[in-house]
Amino acid sequence: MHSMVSGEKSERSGAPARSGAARTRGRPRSFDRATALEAALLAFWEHGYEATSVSDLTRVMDIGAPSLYAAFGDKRSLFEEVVQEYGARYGSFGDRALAEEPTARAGVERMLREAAAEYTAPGRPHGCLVIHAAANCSTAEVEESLRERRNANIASIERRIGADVADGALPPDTDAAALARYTGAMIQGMSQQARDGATRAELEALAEIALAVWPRG
Amino acid sequence: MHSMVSGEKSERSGAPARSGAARTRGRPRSFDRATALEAALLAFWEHGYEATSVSDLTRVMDIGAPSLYAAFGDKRSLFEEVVQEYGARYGSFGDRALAEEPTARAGVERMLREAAAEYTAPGRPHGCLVIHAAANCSTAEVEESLRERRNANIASIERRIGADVADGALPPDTDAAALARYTGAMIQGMSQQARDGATRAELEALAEIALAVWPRG
DNA sequence: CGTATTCACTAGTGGTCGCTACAAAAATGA
DNA sequence: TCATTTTTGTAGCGACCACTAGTGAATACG
Repeated sequence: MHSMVSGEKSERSGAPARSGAARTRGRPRSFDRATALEAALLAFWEHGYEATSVSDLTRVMDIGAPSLYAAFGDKRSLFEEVVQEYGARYGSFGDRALAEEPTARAGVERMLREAAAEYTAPGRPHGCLVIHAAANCSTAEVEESLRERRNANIASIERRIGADVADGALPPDTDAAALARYTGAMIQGMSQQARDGATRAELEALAEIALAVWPRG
Repeated sequence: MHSMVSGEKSERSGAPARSGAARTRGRPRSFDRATALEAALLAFWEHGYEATSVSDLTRVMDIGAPSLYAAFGDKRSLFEEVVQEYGARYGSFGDRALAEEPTARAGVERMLREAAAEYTAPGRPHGCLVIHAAANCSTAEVEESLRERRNANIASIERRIGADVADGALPPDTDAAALARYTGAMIQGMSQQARDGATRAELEALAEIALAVWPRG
């Protein structure tokens, strides 16, 4: 769905991409695309979509503007690719927790505990890019795109809870939608807290309290 | 603390400001300052500090740029005054709940219920200005100013809880700081949810769940 | 070698940003 | 009436925004 975006050359079949070896015609790219993308990711993560200017991006990615546009398309395409990359590299702990733990309750517990660690991890921006990077964004499509991701996350929590209700692991009168929204709001609140200076230990204490609402322990 | 800001003439003692009557020398102002401030408040509330341009402001306030600068100082001063006004007109329900209810638990319960209503009230932006309007803000002072307000709110929740612990209304082993941070995160999550489309009923259901963590009912 | 192809760099484009100089307009005080 | 004071609208300031035309450099192909 996201491959073949403007500016990215098609990787021809055969001839696997050797890192240092040149494969295509023309002058080879002088920078590592993945490294530049990671730098853009950190910038967008820390400052958000609008507050990160193309000039900021070319500085942290250490490339010229024409190189940026040739390799990633315009600012919005670059941001979309950054969001994709963020989801794969940093934002997947929640889905993994829900998928790998035996119950919804255990999945949410792990999700909240890992959020406390992830959102305060040293050496990178605090909080969640998906929650913050398109806040107050005048480009409506960008704001809407992250909003959909957030709501999709809550929907997947709700499905996981619903599955436990269906097979009896949770009481039949459980309000899966409300419990999922509660959990999502908790995650979002934790991300905001992390941005506002809360430590990992403080977020863990908060998560501990949040888990007390679940039926059964 | 915020009076006598640049651009605002000092109200001389005596001669109370009659609304229509002119009192000072010079050409009288052709717009109502409070009305213009309210328009700016709504714009900042909806779009945030950076995404609301001075051009946007002059349009919704229905005044020219020089009038804006003469009456309110620069964009940052106007925003600070808007935040002050927001706190007085829309953001005071939490403090009131904590002050007027007999226990911390009752105060927080009322705070969360009222947040569900306030953050989804029809005819005005959803969510909380203090939580969202300076997200991803490249003017560090503005971002920091709202951050301090958020953390001050949590601190006042903590003090209210601590008071109940001190006089025995809550168990002595209650972690007031964690419970306050939990409550603050809940409020912030609810505000984000309101921005993402949650209804008042959905937020009330969420608040109901959040209240289940409190010792005693 | 020459040619085709792709990239990098310089130097901009038009547009919007926050903000203001300037002079006409509208009030008061003498 | 005339001078003073303050607000108003026009018009535009320099700075930054996202973005790109155009030229030369660096590679592969033939």
